[in-house]
Amino acid sequence: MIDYAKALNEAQYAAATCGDGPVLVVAGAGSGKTRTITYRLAWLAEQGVSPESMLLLTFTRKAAQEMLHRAGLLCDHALAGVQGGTFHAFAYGILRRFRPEWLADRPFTVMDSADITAAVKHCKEALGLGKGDRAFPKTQAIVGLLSKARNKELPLAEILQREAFHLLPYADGLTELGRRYDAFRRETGVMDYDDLLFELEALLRHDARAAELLRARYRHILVDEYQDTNLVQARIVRLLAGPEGEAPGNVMAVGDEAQSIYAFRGANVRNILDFPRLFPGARIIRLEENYRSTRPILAVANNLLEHAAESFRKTLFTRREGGSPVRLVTPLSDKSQARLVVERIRELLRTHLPHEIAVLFRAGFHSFALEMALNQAGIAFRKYGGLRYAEAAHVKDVVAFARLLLNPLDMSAFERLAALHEGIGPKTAQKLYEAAASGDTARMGKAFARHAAFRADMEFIESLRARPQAPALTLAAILEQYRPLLELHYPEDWPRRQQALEELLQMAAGYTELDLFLADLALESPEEEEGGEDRITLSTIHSAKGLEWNAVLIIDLVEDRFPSRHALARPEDFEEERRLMYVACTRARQQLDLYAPATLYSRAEQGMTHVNQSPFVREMGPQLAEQWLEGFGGGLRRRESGFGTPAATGGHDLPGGPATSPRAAAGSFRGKERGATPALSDAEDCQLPPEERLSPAPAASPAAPSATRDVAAAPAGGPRLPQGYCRHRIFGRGKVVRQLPPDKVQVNFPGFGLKVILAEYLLMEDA
DNA sequence: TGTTGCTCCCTTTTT
DNA sequence: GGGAGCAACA
Repeated sequence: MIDYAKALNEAQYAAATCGDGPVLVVAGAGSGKTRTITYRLAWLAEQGVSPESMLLLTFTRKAAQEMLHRAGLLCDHALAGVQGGTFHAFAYGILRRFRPEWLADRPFTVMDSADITAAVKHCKEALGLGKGDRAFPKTQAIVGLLSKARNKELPLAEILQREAFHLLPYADGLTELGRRYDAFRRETGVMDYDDLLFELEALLRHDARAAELLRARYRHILVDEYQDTNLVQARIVRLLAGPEGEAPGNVMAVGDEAQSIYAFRGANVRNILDFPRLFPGARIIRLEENYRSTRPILAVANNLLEHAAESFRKTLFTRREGGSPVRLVTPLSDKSQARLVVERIRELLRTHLPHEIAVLFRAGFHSFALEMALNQAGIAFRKYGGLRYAEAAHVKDVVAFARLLLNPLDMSAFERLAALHEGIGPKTAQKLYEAAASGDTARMGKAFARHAAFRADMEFIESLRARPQAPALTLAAILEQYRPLLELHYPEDWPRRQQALEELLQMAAGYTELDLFLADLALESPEEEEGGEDRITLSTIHSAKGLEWNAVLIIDLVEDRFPSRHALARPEDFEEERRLMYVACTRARQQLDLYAPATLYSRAEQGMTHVNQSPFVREMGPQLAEQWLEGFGGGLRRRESGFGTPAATGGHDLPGGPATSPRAAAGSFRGKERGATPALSDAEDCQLPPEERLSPAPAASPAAPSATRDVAAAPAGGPRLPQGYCRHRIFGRGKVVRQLPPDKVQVNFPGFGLKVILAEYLLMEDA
């Protein structure tokens, strides 16, 4: 028997051992939410509840497995049989068994984001929308708007009104397009992510027999991350818990409104606030003590919420003493940020295991520079978020074979395969599809006559369909058939891709049904198992939800990146970014490092562009974090607190302003180390000789081995200038236009024109 | 008419 | 690493 009272605090104990009826657990970050759910499962099992009647809806399958695993260890009962996973995956499983009527006997497949884009594009072209109109929204933008309208359950016009005012003139066309896309999915037997949820709701509402069966089966429903459910998800939970109008059964919802970060896809914080209304008689239990993070980390997190527009009246507290300070690091550029992060990770690896370290960022592509640096340094990592395995082109090709096998009407799969063959473009692919879908063999024969290779592929698929076998074997056969196409399309790196494809076989090994495997691949990309322990983690913050690490490094904390520039227009979007930052900080147990590079490489500007710190960093008082600046030599030096923080100066400006302090003047100016530099007047605009116009210059030219010299900083007042240079003071902010190896940059100062200056002379601090 | 190759652009977050 | 738009070719 487990001593629940001893293992849990009072609130946790109340939640884990509460009796029947609906319960809302409001659980602050790091307050032992997972622990509570784990003990809840064990407690239920101890009470004689059979695992099959427990349903654990979480944000990822991984989270569900983790909780089941831990609960299994606790109670010694194998909790095998507990259903767990995302709403979408759960919905798919149910819909496989209780199929919607409109499908009749046809098979159905789940679309991934690329399929959705392709389908919407197809519909757009079919309707002749936006032809020659450059202002017409791009397909991907349309996909986002359509999905948002469905998720928020609002008319498209209203979404446009709120979020894309400039597209209002297209409201009718886009609404029409939405209807066409709805019809398209039914015609071709596919469902998108939103369909899974709405079809499940429809089933629970309209199929009394199925609803009864499901309610009888799932007597205890636990929903994690409830703040990130949308309206239809909340209704699904409600319907599973019992018919509307009757007292709801056993539902435990766990969430934290301060961690709501999915409003963009229709998640509704109101679900938490409305829980007692939707589930009459609900009890509310609050978990407020933080067990995860040290005080300095909590201070930063609490500070974020204090500045929130809508106060959450939430302050995390901990009884833990001490803890090393949060560090705020200012690298000179995003490139040197990557280098500094690698160095820092090396340092952390001396005291932490790789899997206890994570680097978090706002968007998938923000980690590209870091990924390269880690590869060079030989540090293994795994990345979550951004482009996923199943979205790689070669994986999608192979999956298209399998999908066509299951569903001959799957148009995006068909057209994808067709277009792999030479001489088949979008138009021909479409004609071939129509011929194939018509079922008219004579028409097909004619259409395929000139495309023998593609025809062979189709016949191959038919032969596979004729003799069903284990998914892994089917995929192995497809891989073989696909091999020539792979080599044709990726001559430069097909071996790498081939290897990645072989992983697909490993993943499929445990499955007995091909459609289930494909759905899982689209809905929650399966983990590759091995090697997880000796890799550090790179993750988008969204994908880091619910996880924690000893040391967390957050990079690219600069304006336009974090908060995302898309979030600046509307206050509620900005607030979501703030909660995102809150989530990121509260992932850390012992060490939190914040990185805010002073410049970013920008292709549009053809060089390094100066950027301001993220407002989330600026609003932090200097006492909350130790400040570290990258010097010219690449090392870090400490900025004493009390010194003007970037918040006070409004960010780092380029040269201008008064001469600097003696302390700054003692900074490590090292321009003279590199020998004589040609005389250069900075008073006039410089005409660049043609051979110097190689923009953008690689940072790591032999003469400038350190990436930190991209844009180095030097105090304007102190050090002696190299011979031949004269000082020229320019007020205001400049933009680095291009680098001129080895040590100069071209800077555009509004009102002063282009200047070529020594890279070291970009003033970063004390402006 | 349709395919292919080129350039410019941009690149949020997820199921 | 694409998507979209444009121009050249079959």
